[in-house]
Amino acid sequence: MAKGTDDTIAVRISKVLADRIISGAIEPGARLRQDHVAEEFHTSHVPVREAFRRLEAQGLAISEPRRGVRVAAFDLGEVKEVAEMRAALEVLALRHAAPHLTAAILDQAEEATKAGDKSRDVRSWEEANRAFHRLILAPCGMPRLLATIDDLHAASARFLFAAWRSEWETRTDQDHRAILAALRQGNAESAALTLGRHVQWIGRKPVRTASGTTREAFAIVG
Amino acid sequence: MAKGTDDTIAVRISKVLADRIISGAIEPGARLRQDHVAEEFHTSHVPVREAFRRLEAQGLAISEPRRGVRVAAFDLGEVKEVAEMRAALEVLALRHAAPHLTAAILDQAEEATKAGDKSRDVRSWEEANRAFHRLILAPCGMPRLLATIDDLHAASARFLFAAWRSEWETRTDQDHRAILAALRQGNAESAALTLGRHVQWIGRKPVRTASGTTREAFAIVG
DNA sequence: GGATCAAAAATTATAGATAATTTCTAACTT
DNA sequence: AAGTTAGAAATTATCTATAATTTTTGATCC
Repeated sequence: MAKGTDDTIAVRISKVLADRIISGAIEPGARLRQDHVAEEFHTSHVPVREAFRRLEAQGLAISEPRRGVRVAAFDLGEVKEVAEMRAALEVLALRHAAPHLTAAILDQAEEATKAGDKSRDVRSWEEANRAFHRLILAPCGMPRLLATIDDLHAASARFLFAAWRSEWETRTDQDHRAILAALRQGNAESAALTLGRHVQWIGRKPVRTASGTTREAFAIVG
Repeated sequence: MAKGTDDTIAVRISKVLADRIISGAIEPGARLRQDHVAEEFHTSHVPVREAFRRLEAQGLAISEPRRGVRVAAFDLGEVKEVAEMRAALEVLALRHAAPHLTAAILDQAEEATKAGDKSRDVRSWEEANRAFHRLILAPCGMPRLLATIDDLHAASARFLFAAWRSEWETRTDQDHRAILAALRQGNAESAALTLGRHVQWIGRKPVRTASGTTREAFAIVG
């Protein structure tokens, strides 16, 4: 995970905080207090404020004027929303990327899929999954589109980690293989349709809460 | 244009600067110098920096560490990219909004279309156009999607103003009327398809440059 | 005992000042 | 004359301090 040592302090802080929010280390709704963060990173609060603005732009935090910043909460509605946005935009990206996909790239994507199958924890599975999507979409050559998709991926990962916190079962990703097969045959349209369905598939499973009751947890698992 | 008097200073600054960038008052590639902006708004540079981060998130400015912030440049490729993203996302939004559209909303949208036809300058046409799109999309109830579409609209407006700077001819918007007619008949799918085409239609016209030569200018005119 | 209000503490937002980096200018060398 | 390099000016990034706002706490009143 590149630390980006030449980045500005604000960027470094925002990356660390983003990672914590995504992984669930900081709970949804929790307040982010600028002086505390500043103290932890041994800086003043000015770069911290800029880091907050960055998180806000990614949709990971929300700030109310004069009332501080909190980690963005989320419900089933937002999970669905992000899934549908990803589906729409990733399909668009894949349609543009398809003509530029080489055999080498597809091989790398297959490696990523295998790595996902082998992974024993959510975190490494998510990493492999994101690598797969990035590999097949990057050649579209549309930077703004890719940046937006990246932010949506971060949101997806958040939901995933929140749902699958402790327990995790390996699952082999049939969709990824179907997408790669279609792309290898030059059938971009079929690949795009499968990708759209794939991203919109929302996993749900019962989760035991602290109070002993069970509730349903949701996550985008594509 | 709501000034948002209860906003934070940073937000106020970012709104004014965004307006200038969109309208073309500040040229693409121009540097934004924080001390100058701070002086103009009679504040220190801390809120200015936060305003810059906000503009960056909207894609209106780009900042290089230790090298300051510049107004984002754009080329035909980016115009196309924004158009395609808008098409994909607005179609998605309309599909969700359609079941919640009332006759009253559609009437308001028709008013906006008429206002666009009557407008004598680009600026008021753009305002009417954005009102139309917002009216028919807002009922989708997907805040993140709507926020992203808003940012893309700002980018579209930028291209529009850059191309049509001085000259402008009124054009009656047949697409808007077709979309409204389909929605009134309950034919959401047809409306969505028309909207998708509508947004992707990129206007182009020859523009005389300062040096006397002519070049092609491009803009999203939906 | 619960609600209300006021003072105190904590926190956010802005201002002014300092250090570090980059860009600009211009002289100097080849 | 063109390119290079050193110094100066401008600009960015950060820190410390101050003002304004909100949340919390505690005491008072009903």
